[in-house]
Amino acid sequence: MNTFLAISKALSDENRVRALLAVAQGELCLCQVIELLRLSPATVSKHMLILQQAGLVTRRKQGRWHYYRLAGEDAPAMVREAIAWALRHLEHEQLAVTDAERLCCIRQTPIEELTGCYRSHGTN
Amino acid sequence: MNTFLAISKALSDENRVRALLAVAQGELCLCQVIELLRLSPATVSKHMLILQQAGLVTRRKQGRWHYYRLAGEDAPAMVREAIAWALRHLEHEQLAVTDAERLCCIRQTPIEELTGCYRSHGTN
DNA sequence: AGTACACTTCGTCATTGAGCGAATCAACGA
DNA sequence: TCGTTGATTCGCTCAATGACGAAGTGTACT
Repeated sequence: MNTFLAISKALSDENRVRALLAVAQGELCLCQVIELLRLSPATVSKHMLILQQAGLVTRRKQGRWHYYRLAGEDAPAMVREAIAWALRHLEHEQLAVTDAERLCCIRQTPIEELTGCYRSHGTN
Repeated sequence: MNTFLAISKALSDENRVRALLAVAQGELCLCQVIELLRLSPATVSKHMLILQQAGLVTRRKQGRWHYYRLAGEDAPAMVREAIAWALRHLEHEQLAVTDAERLCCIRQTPIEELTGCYRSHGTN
């Protein structure tokens, strides 16, 4: 039951769902998610932790960067089905589509140009 | 997205999930759910409203009683899949099993004996 | 009409959760 | 070893949520 509730809670916040959909497109480091959601690093870090504790995403550290990716086929059925459910019904949503477009740009931007989010938080 | 979030939020509270599982066993009137959860009528009423607004249950009024039942096959796919997901992974949970047992007793109890919950709230 | 009853709504309180800035941690480079 | 930098944790504020009792709504029965 606790696992179930953790998954439901994780999926009950719009920004977390956006992050999940983003990560579903491929591995992302935190600063890329920050750039996508335009929230503070502290907030995004917290959101990713909640997704992680629900088992929906996994984290990989590489040097200074923390990469997040969608939980894979080795995840429990409950998790895989929740992800499938979310993707199936949300990936064509307006917000998800525009996020996906922005993600393409973000992915093409050299990471060094994204890191400005830690100083001015205005991501321009 | 809003529908999705409404469903996720509805499923992110333990008492609401218990109510959903209970209603999945068959139609129940509010006082039966109150008896099951042992919460105040006001609280249970609110929970059922949230489940209803998420589309997970429907309500039928018959005289003084309000009967709740699980959303049927005519519900949107997103709703049906969420219900299926919850049932599949929770119906064998310890809490769900003991609730199901208690539900059998509650169903066999004449409704008049349940209605005491509106006065003393102690459900003995 | 009037009472009893099933339920909902209102007002309140305590807890949880999202958000931020500041401080801290951890890894790389000079 | 020191500064830089990506990310996390801490401390705080504010809004949302769950819980309750009390008051209100609507339906039956007499």
